[in-house]
Amino acid sequence: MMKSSAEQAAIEKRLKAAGVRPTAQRIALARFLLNGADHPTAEDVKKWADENFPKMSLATVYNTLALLVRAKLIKEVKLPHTSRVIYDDRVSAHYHFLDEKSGKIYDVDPSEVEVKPRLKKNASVRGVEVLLRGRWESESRQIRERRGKTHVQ
Amino acid sequence: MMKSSAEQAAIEKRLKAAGVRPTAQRIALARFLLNGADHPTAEDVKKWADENFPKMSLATVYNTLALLVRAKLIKEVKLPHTSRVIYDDRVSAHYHFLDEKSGKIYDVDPSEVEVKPRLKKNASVRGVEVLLRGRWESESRQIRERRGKTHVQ
DNA sequence: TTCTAAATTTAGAACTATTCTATATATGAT
DNA sequence: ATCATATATAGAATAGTTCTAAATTTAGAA
Ligand SMILES: [Mn+2]
Ligand SMILES: [Mn+2]
Ligand SMILES: [Zn+2]
Ligand SMILES: [Zn+2]
Repeated sequence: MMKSSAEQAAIEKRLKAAGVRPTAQRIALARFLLNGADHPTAEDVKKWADENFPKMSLATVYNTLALLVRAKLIKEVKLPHTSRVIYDDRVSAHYHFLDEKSGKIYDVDPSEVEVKPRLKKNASVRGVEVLLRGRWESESRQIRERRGKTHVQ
Repeated sequence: MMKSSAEQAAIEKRLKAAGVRPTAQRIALARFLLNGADHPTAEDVKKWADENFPKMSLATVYNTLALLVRAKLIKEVKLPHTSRVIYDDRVSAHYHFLDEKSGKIYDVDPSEVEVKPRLKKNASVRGVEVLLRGRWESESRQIRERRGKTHVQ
């Protein structure tokens, strides 16, 4: 586990390198977003701030998210199952998996899904977005059995 | 071209078959949505109604869209480039192509894009959504030339 | 034909997520 | 310390959609 102050220094360096002035609020949010948060919404980020950096305004949360997106330290992701934007510290192109039971989003490396457009139309494809839906964790044998038949003592 | 009254009768039949009572408003909207509209937003539908069925309320537009979705005569589609829902008269699974120049959405048959998930994780994939982005119409030679070099008389 | 109960339509209020505006505060170079 | 600029803040405004309560329309029943 990285020491908190060392982690803070590393975040400050990343912010500066990206041309973002490292204010107290930005450092706090960047620490959350870049180490630990997992596809949070703006509301998730505000909730974290309320618990860990009291008095931060919602405007600062949105301002900082937009700033970090512009600086390419995080990415905005819009998925069809919710109207909330989620923020992603993985900034390279990748796909997502939505676990329909838990609502959780998992990252999927592009190498894990072969996508080959063979369009009839002679169009130029400049990008592909893929969302997989299903169950991320396979159900355990126990749970499957419990669902499949009435339990007899 | 189908005669208007025959078309109306066909729409009424489809509504009844789907368990939807064919009121005047619903027939009008279904005609637009099922014959002619191309991935309209609720706003597009309201605009059409204002021109073709005056006095229809926005609530009726939304109520009817929700009803037709429940009846599986249309599908809701949420794409990442806009916060507006679009409505699709193609109800079977398919993909979409966003022309980034025009903003227009085109349907892509699943057979036109090979998608093979090979996840490391042992997850069960129950559905796949694909959005392709790019230029649907290839640029013409003329336009490419005009962009590529200064035009000399 | 009324009558009636249920379904539908309507106008506008409410709501959610986000962006904007105006003011206050903090920063850091001189 | 002063000043100019950047940042943070509270709350208003906005966009898209859903909800609420009242009015209208409808399909049968009488
Ligand atoms: Mn991370
Ligand atoms: Mn059509
Ligand atoms: Zn991701
Ligand atoms: Zn479509």
